Amino acid sequence: MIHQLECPVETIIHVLGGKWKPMILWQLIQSNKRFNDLEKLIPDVSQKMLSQHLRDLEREGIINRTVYPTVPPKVEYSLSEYGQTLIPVAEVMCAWGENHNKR
Amino acid sequence: MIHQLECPVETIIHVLGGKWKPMILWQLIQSNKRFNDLEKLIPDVSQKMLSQHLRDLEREGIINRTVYPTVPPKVEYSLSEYGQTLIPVAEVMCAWGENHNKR
DNA sequence: TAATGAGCTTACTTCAAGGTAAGGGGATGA
DNA sequence: TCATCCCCTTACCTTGAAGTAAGCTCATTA
Repeated sequence: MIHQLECPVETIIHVLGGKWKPMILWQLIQSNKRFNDLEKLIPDVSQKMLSQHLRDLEREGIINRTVYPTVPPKVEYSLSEYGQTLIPVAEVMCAWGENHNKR
Repeated sequence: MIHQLECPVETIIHVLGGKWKPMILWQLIQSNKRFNDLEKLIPDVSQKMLSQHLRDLEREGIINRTVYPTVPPKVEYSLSEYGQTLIPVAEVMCAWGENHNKR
């Protein structure tokens, strides 16, 4: 429902608004991924931006970061339970975006 | 459906991603508005950004711009028929954003 | 005569997002 | 002993989005 002056549409745009965040999210919706995996799957992202965006998404509670104290260290990122609630929203946004791109 | 490498989530974020665009859209969903109305309803927006974002939204086909050749000129902005398709999407985004803000 | 009002546009400045490149920690393999 | 691997972090620079302020058009009003 849209009923405030500060429309919460801005909230979700802020949460997903980084240059690589939709892509990261999409990858993690498919399956859990390690840092290195994401680097390969998103070829143009820099390490800096990848880790920064991952930290942002973690801070928002959307993804989980699991560190396995192996050597060399292994860090796995996954969609949190809360992050799952984004999936239907992302699908609606995607559907509109897809249609829009056809015009 | 999420099924491309270039996720169209980015599209809608791009379309709505200007600082004032969600707010402008929200106002035009309520009712048609003139430039001056929007300036008053969105107190912190500058004229430059308002006209720029309005032009962006018009170029995307989301809003209509109607000029009445009176003196002084009157320009009315309204949601286009295509823009109406954004309403349900915006509502879903809003609902998620609202819930997210509670955390 | 000058000011007003609506709806902009233009020139200049500021600031944050993002890019580039280098380094670091710490156990392991050669 | 040196390099390697993974997952970052830091310092520095570039770019583009947004803010500020001024001006413009043209008929009406004071």
